[in-house]
Amino acid sequence: MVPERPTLEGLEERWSERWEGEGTYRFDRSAPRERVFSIDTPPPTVSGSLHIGHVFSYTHTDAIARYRRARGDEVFYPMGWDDNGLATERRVQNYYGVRCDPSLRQDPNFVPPQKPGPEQVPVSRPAFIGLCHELTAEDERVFEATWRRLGLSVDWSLGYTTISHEARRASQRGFLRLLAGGHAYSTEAPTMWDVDFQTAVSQAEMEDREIPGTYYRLRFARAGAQGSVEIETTRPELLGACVAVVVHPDDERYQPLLDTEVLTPLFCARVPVVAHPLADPEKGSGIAMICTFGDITDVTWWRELSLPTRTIVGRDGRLLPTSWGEGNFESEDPGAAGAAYAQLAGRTLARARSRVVELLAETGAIVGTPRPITHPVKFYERGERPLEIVSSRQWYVHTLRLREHLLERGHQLRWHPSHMVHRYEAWVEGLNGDWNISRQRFFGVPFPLWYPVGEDGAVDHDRPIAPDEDLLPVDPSSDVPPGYREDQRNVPGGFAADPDVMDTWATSSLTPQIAGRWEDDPDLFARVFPMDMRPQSHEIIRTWLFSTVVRAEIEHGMLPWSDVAISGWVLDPDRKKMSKSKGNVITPVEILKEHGSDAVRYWAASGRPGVDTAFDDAQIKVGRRLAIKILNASRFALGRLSGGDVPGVKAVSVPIDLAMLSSLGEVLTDATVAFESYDYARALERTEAFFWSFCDDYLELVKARAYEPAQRPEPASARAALAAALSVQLRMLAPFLPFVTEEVWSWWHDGSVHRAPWPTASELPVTLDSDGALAARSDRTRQGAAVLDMATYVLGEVRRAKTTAKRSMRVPVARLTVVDEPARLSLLAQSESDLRQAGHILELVARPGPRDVQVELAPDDRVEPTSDDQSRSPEGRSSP
RNA sequence: GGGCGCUUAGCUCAGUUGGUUAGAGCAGCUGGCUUACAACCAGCAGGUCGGGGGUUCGAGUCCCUCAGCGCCCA
Repeated sequence: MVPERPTLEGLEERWSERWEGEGTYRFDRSAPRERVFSIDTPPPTVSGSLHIGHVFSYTHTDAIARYRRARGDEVFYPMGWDDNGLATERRVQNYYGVRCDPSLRQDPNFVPPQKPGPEQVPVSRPAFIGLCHELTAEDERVFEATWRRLGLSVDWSLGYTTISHEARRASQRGFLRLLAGGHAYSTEAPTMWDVDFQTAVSQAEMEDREIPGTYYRLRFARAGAQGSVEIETTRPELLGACVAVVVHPDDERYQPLLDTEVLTPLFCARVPVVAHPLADPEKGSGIAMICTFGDITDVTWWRELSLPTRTIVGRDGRLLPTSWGEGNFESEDPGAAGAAYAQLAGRTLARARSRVVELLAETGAIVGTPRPITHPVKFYERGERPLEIVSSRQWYVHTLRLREHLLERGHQLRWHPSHMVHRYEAWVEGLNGDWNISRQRFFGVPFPLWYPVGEDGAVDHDRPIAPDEDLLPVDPSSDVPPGYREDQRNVPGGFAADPDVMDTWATSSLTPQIAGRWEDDPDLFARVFPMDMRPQSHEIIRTWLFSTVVRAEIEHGMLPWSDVAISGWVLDPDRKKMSKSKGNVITPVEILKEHGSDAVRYWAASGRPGVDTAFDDAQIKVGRRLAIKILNASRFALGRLSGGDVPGVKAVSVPIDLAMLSSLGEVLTDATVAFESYDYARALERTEAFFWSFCDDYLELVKARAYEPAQRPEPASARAALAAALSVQLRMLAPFLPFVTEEVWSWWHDGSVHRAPWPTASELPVTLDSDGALAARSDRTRQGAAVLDMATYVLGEVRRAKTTAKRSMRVPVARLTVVDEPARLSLLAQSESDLRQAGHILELVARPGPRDVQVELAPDDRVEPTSDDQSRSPEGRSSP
């Protein structure tokens, strides 16, 4: 049934409900492996907000998913929610006004505050985690509703979360396997530490930021010799942690100083002058302090030059108490050192710095005026203060020794677009440490480990106690290790729980395993893993993509997927990256409601794979016009098919009809090839361009003939061609505009267009070559294509003449003279009657000669439209 | 500092192994209510393809170089 006045309004609600009810996108897990196409969907962080970039990239994936489904694949397309980690903790803290205090016992009667109070209420770890679960469940409902409105063809019954029972079990199992296989180790080591978040941070989570700093020039006295040396530093507060000074081995200026010692100001510590190529002669005075630890170069020097440590920075970002003259804190003058340090201990780094500078100034150890500079400093990507380096016990995964394997795997992956492989290569080649997976957080997957506590009360980290895999997931802070009782927790001779949770990437790196229900459902897992497609954006190649490859390599010895499809970012209309702080973030739900989901998807699908794309209101409006055009053109085409009696493609006999279908066949081949290489944007572009010319030229040319009674072969041919072309085009557009194509499909078909097979050339009257690809057109259709081209050309000349004369398109052409080559004139003859009616041509003269078209319009005897004419116009067509 | 990508009409972008006069949409301008669609249609105008050099019968396309922009990594 074709509605009288088709509209886009309400299609999202109606069809998303119907698809869910009918299980249109339900994964059939009985499908054999070779028919399954599985997608490792990126789980959005629910505690963040959905932004337009999500709509953009998830639309790309959905278009591919719909194409694969149409090709006959059983598509495994789950949605996950990434809800563990810091983002959720912060949201819970702000939303309820609470703070996790793991030392508190669980209160069974705990009720969260209705509103956040002025002070954060301390709550027990179980209560805090409970609130995290509550809030994320709420967020997930909002996200899911948005995805459904956008029209993602996700099977919602396959959903997972990264903090669920199953995900925790998979993550812990994965970790225990790493441990058993010798791929994970724990050690006390210098660790990048965020003072505000009180957690370790991995290399992948760090970023450089250019910030202002100050160079202070300090005078170090030479030990046992005359003279002094001037050293520039941006971190005078670490003077007490200085263990050496370093110069470049080739630096002539400092050759005499090598293998001598200098004395630190204030603390009078004897430190050696050492040489290392990483010392930059151009930087400062060319001689630098090595401290425990000011930056990662300090760590390198410490390690490679076998230096001692002087730890003065605590995890809280304050200076620790020390005893000068004892242990590593040797001093030529312990009394003075102790007195100076007493003024610093307990201060924050910033306050310690200003005090040190004052003390140095008093003793005359500062040379000249401090010099402001800007320099790159390591930050946690979510943090606001520079990272410190502290020594602490952390779990690591061996990645450095896998480097060659990982590079090889990267090259085996099919990247779309292909140049994205360089991001991966650069990252793997630049790795400078193993992967730190410990985080000092609460809402995450705990390490499933306990440690024996010796009779002396010391925790024995070398003999971790692991549970049986069958018992997973465990929470070591409330569960008891095998062979122990709860009352032995944290007492000599008893046990202690590992206090940390895993890095969020340690869990996210297992999304193929979690989504595929690894080990919990081996039959399912065998059908979906390794997966076919990993869609994601480029900035998390070094984190998510990399870590997933690492885990699959270690656990399964293979790639987790065959193809990776990288989406670009959405930039604001000024081509700036969108961010909350800039206030240029666009809320997707409003945009979807304002323009309609198909329109927004059209804009998203126009963004080339991997290319950053500006948000473009105008392009969304074009998408909306396309959707409306589909409604109207379909109404016209289907309105000519009486009573659902659709003639088959065999009824197509008129050359111009064959021509149109032949061109469509070429576009179909193009779009199919593009989709096979994940280039949804190209597929859309080709399909859309054809559709507009189909409407503007072909429909106009055959309109009159299509209205004629059905018995004669000519109108039957037009109607058959319209039906075939519409059917093919709707299916080609369905991956991009799922709502409007489904709506139109429903007017004349029973099932869903999204379960209809992808069109093939065999549906069209074109020949196939031995490879099954579209061959050169057969004689009949080759001639036909030229027929349409010729007719379009002449019709264009007629239109031009009418427009130039500022006359209506309906004005008759008294005489049309076409001068052309004989071969083209014979093509013209084959479309003459269609052309005459489309152009209102009274007399057509064709004669051979140099190419020319003369259009003689009928005299201008226009009459004003009668009231009768106006009454025939549909509503809403008069100007406002 | 290293790597990757980009630079084509006022704007957003196509342009496949080198091959007619470099295309489209949007915006602009001029017209047109035309029995699918005025949320529409037709037409017009708009480009020394970032600069320079080279290869070639022929370069937007390949090579070199310079400049600008963006991203990633140090």
